[in-house]
Amino acid sequence: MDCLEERLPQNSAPEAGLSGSQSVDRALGLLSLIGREPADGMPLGEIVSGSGLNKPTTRRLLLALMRAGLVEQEPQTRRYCLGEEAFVLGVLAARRHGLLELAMDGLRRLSAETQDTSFLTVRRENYAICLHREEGTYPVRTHALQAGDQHPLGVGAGSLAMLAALPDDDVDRVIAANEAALLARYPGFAPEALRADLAKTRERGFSLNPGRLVASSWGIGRAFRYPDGRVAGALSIAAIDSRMTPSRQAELAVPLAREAERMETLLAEMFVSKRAARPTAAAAPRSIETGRAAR
Amino acid sequence: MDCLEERLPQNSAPEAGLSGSQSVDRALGLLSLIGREPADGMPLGEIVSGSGLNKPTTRRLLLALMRAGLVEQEPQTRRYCLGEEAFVLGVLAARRHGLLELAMDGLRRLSAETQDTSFLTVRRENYAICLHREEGTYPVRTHALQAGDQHPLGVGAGSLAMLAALPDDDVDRVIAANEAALLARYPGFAPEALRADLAKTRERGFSLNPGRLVASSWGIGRAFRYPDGRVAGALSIAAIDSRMTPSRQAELAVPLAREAERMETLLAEMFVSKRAARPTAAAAPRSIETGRAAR
DNA sequence: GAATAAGGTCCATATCATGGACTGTCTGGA
DNA sequence: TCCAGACAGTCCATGATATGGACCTTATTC
Repeated sequence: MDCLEERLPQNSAPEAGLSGSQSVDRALGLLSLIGREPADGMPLGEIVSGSGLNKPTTRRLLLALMRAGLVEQEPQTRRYCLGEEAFVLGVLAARRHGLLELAMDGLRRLSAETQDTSFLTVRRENYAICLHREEGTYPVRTHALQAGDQHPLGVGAGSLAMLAALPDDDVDRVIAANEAALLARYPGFAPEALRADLAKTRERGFSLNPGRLVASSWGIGRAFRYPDGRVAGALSIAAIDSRMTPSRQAELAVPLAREAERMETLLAEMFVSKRAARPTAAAAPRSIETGRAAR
Repeated sequence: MDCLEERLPQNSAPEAGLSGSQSVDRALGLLSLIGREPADGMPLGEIVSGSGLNKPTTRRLLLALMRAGLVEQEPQTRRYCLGEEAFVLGVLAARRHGLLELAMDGLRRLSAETQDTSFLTVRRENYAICLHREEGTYPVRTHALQAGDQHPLGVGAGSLAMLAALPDDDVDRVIAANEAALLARYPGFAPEALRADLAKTRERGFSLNPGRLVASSWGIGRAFRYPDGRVAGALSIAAIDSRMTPSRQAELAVPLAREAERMETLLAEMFVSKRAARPTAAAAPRSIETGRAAR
């Protein structure tokens, strides 16, 4: 159930199947699949059914991933999980994609000012991934969202903020893609409910999750964009319901908007410096047009 | 020059070649190769020569990696670099392999106490990778080492500390594997020089790099281990030569040793909690014996 | 503006990945 | 103690899939 193709880039090429490296695509699909269970790893059976591949193939690909250190198998449980090499690669990639680093200051300020826990979330296809959770000091804290957790776009405050920031046809596509998962695993997040929340989010300027995922665990969120307009991620704040009265929501929305705008400024600066850093900037403004499908 | 097989796990299977997923191995090799240039990325030609593959194959595998988001191609320069997905995977993997997170407090303390810049380095086969650089406050700082930088084991303070912490036969193997690279690209780090430094490191209890990589940029380092004895990484401190007199070296060695020991304590705690967290601990003490070669 | 070099692609070939069928191992019920 | 079921892991004949020599295209150099 819940086949790979359901969430991954539509088996990479919607039609025109010929990718030229089936096994690599499959292996990388497994990597992403295993990433969905960052805490405990996955048993082989689940990977097999989750990927739609058969056992020998899955196992063979897993062995290749393990040889590279990207995946490890816990000897006790025989579960497969992300390996140390994945972690190291991430640190290397952070040199260019340092969203987390850019956001850390802002999250710290948010949590310090509000005493509540704040989050950085990014979009990954039709899902949202929580990249960081910055603890607040208030003694009653919700633990509904941990770093590494993933939910369909629209489920949760930051996630909903990102969905609302997308153009309408993207919204439709995302909701359609997630429909099965929403109905099956997210009671209270039926497509129509999501659309209602989304409308309110756009109207209000920030998203609100009134304890839909975990009772009493409320949150508000706000998305931010890359200079080119693409949604880059979202910041959000979570607290128990008693600390999320309408008036406090409005209060919290102010620093949240401030930090989201700051993120956009920082991203804009980063883009500028990237362009500037490369002195070969003169020619070649025409699009590169590699084989990658619509993105 | 400097073929993939030179640094990667000996093409995975030293002899007995049949891996069962050649193309996946190759693709993941490329990923690791691209990771060596985390700042600017690599042009296709360099990837081709660096991997030992031919152009069409390389390109096809790169396309697969790009489809998965692990690699991106900068449109301006056409260079290939690690993609956003690699960054996200790293964050996910950090849930289990949170060495950086464990070390951050210690690094901050070191830099605060000493005013100098401190580093976390880990081993990756025959190389050392700098995972984090924590700036000190002293106005004259060396920038010889950045997060993401990689050098052969033994080159640099943290790197040398890790090499010295390995058993002798591993040391021999590592030095032999790096010999060509050392002679070609690291003047002052000839194998014999490395062995002399190593002996002094073991004697002294910490490593010293007396400006061998960049003149006037000195550093001291100390390795720390996992509970099972494997080397986990190294902490190090760098400063200009005038702040690295023998007496100050001895001074700095104290907090450095303290933090390295604290890392070992933290790692031990992590291991315990991991074991405890999994209630299926009863049976199966026998080694799992997958196909992976000697590690 | 011709020459060089680097990036990118095509397509017939045989190598390499595939998956049905099998074995080994653990769990729990009688 | 033994057997049934579930799950992990492996084998190997087959043909679908990755391979790489040859070729094309785009930037840069003189």
